[in-house]
This record gives sequence, C-alpha cells and structure tokens, in this order.
Amino acid sequence: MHSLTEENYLKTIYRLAQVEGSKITPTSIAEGVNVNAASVIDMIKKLTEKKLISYDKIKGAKLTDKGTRVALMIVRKHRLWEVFLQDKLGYSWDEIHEMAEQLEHIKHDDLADRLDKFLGYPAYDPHGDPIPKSNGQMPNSFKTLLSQIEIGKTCRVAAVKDTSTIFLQYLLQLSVSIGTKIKVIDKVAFDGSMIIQIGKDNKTTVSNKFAESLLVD
Amino acid sequence: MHSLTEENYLKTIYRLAQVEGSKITPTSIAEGVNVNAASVIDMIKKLTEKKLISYDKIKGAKLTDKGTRVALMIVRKHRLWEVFLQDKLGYSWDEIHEMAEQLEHIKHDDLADRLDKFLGYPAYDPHGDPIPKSNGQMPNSFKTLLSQIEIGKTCRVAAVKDTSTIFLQYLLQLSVSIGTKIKVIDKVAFDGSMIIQIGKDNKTTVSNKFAESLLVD
DNA sequence: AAATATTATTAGACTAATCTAATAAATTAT
DNA sequence: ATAATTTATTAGATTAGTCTAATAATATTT
Repeated sequence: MHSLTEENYLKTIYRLAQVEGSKITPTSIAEGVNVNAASVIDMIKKLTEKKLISYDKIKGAKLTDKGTRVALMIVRKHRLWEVFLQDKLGYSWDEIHEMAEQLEHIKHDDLADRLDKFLGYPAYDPHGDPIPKSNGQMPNSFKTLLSQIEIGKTCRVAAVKDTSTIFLQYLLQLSVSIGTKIKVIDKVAFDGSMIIQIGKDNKTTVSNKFAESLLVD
Repeated sequence: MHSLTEENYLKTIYRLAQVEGSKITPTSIAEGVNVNAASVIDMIKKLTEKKLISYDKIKGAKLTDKGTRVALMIVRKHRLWEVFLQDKLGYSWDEIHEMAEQLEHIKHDDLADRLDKFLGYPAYDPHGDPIPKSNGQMPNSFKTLLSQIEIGKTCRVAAVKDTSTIFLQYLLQLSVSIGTKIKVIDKVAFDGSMIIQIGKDNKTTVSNKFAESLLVD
C-alpha cells in the first residue's frame, strides 16, 4: 500500500501533468505538495523505486501506468466525496475541498464504488471536474478558459482551474457557480482583463488571472 | 490539533475506562493500541504534557476533562460513520469497523453534526453502541452481559462488547444481530457455557466467552 | 562567452512514532 | 521473606518525511 504522503505526491504529479506539454520538475512538485525541493528529490527516488513514476532530468517526472491508476483512484475518491459533501450534507463548494483532501485517502476495496452508486453515478463533481470511473475512464468534456472566449460570445461556467478558498469565495461574491452564463463584453488588450456580464447582473471587470482560472464550455 | 496517533491513544484509554474499576496501565494501553509498552510510556508523557490525561503509577492513566471531550468526539464520529456505512452504503456490520477507524479522524468543525443530521440523529450505531451527542452526552442504556441472564428469561441483543471481525462473523453465522431475541434455556455450571434459543431457531450451545461478549437488555 | 541567477542534488540534522535490549520496580508464588 | 515473575521505565537505534545549508549543474542575461 501507499502512504498518505506518497498519495499526495502522485495526485500532485497527476494534476501537473494535466497542463499540456509542461515539464514536471522537482520545483513544481515542491510547490504543489508544499514542501522543500530537497524533500521532493527523496520522494522522487522512492516513487521511482516503487515504479509509480519515472524521472529524468531532461523529461522531468511522469507517472507510470501503475502510478496513473493510483492517482486516478485518488482523484475519483476526492471528487465523489465532494459530491457527497455538497449533495448530501449541504456544504457549499468553497467548503468541501479541505475535507475531501482527507476523505480521498480512506482505504477500502469497494468504498468508492458503493459511494458512487449511492450518489447516483455522478459524472462531474461540484466544481465541474469529471469523476474518473472505477476502470479509470474519464467522462470527456470540452472546456476552454474564459480568457479564450471571443468578445460578444456567451458561455457557461463548467469548472474552476483554481480551487483555492480565496478564489472560490470571490466567485461566490460574484454569484458565479457551475452553470452560470457569462457574456464577454470586451477585453482590455493592455493586461488581458475582461468586461463580462454574469448572468443577468450588471457588467463587471475581471482580471486576466481570473479569466485564466475559469473553465467554460 | 491532535495527531492521528494521539487520537488513537485517547480513544483506547477511553475504551479501557469503560470497564468499571479497572486500572489503566501502560501494558493495557499497549495492547489496545497494538504497540510496545515502551512506546506507550513516551506517549503518556506527551499526552500528560498536553493535559489530555493524568498518569501516576498507582492510579494508572485517566483522561482529563479535555481528554474526555476529545475522545468522545472521536467515538461520536466513529459511530456516526458506522451508521452511514451500514444505512447508506449497505455494508454489513462486520465490514464497517476498519473503515470507521479511518473516517473517525476526518477533521472539520461541523462535519459530524451535518452527518448526524443527514442520518436522522441516530442514538445507536449498528453494533448497538450509543452515539455521543455533540455536547458529549450519551444516550443512556441499561445493558447486561448475556452471561448474567437467568435461565428461562428472554432478552434482546443490544450491543456487542467485542467488535473483532471473527466474532462478528460468528454472530452472522448464528443469525444474531442487534434486536435478535435470545432465550436462555440452560447454563452449564462447569464452564459457564449456555444453551440458548436464537429467535425461532433451534437451540445452540455457546461458550462463556461468547456469553461475556454479548450485551443484551 | 563570462557573469549571474536559477534549479537540482547531496549531506547532515530534526521530529514523531516506533522498536529492542537492559534495568528498575512491583507483584506473586513458594 | 526470598525467589521468581511480571510490569514499568530508560537508553539508544530506526523509519518516514521533512528541513537547512552547501554544492553542482543549467539557464539566462548582459
């Protein structure tokens, strides 16, 4: 079995790998796991030994098939528990992440599958992220960053790229949640900020950082 | 906050304290937590420092008010999660303990309360043990050991004293669960075994060890 | 290309929780 | 009450995961 710590590294590497064509360096992992880069080197050795990742200085770190399977099952559990916390216990989407971070490590052969069934086989979690199936398959989705939407077009919030509490609370303040319609009114070429209309509200200006953190379809 | 390990020691000390008038020694804790007695000595020091227990060689270990509160909240979470696993996910009572051992350590201000509400404020867990309320109060219950029941009397299974998988599976095999009616037909003075009738089944003979592990009312 | 800055890696130390082996203290049996 | 046994405690080592500080290797500027 894998320790909680190992699981967190695998999950982080999996997440970093989602960013297309990026090299996964010890430093990026260190940021993700929130430890010192020196610690990452040690863990890279351990995970390599266990054949959960491969690592070379030029290509960076990469999950093996085995490592991917483990990571996907952690992501699966995380997202299923998030659905549970929102749908069954009535938490709001900015409160659930921390708890799911703990719940994702609960081990039992078919707990995830039973939970999945109990929740009615949800395809997406409350943040709009797809929930891996027990065989590792992902429900596919076609999402783009809000920043990529052309002026005049309207889109639907599908997921958040940044799940930090501070961002989620900002979204709450703006009344933005999964499913909210957003119309792009104008873009500021200078700094990439956008003037958008949220639902039927008045127009708001949001930063480029904001527009790069929101996934829409 | 307390580490998972500290929580497990507190829970064990709480459990040992339930056995009326028994001194809680380093050795008994060591058995309960499944570690070496030397390790217990270290932890006793740590928990004493944190004012979670008091310890002296003559009186043994004892939870302080603060320690009791912490232990009760772990027991509360454990038992609530057991209800969840049985009632909502459909696990049987011999499968849930291990999972609840992990779930009881999930930390969040009001997770237990929300879960409690979601489950409909259950008073007892699937093993028949009372679930502490959020203020630490216990639903009271008047249980005796099956071994104490007189010949000819009928009683109702209320809880199990031993929650080992092997015992629970034996119960399952005998079709004994919480609520099952048991009539005491005869007792063997020699070794304390009992001849009992389980529900409407035929008579069975059970050992004294068995009769000392089952709580009835 | 040399100077500077960044990133990767090693070496050695630290903490929490554990262990074994040895010793001290207390209990039980003879 | 002495011997034998059990229990408590100390000392020192071990493991997983982390850290800091120093060094090596790359990348980026100028």
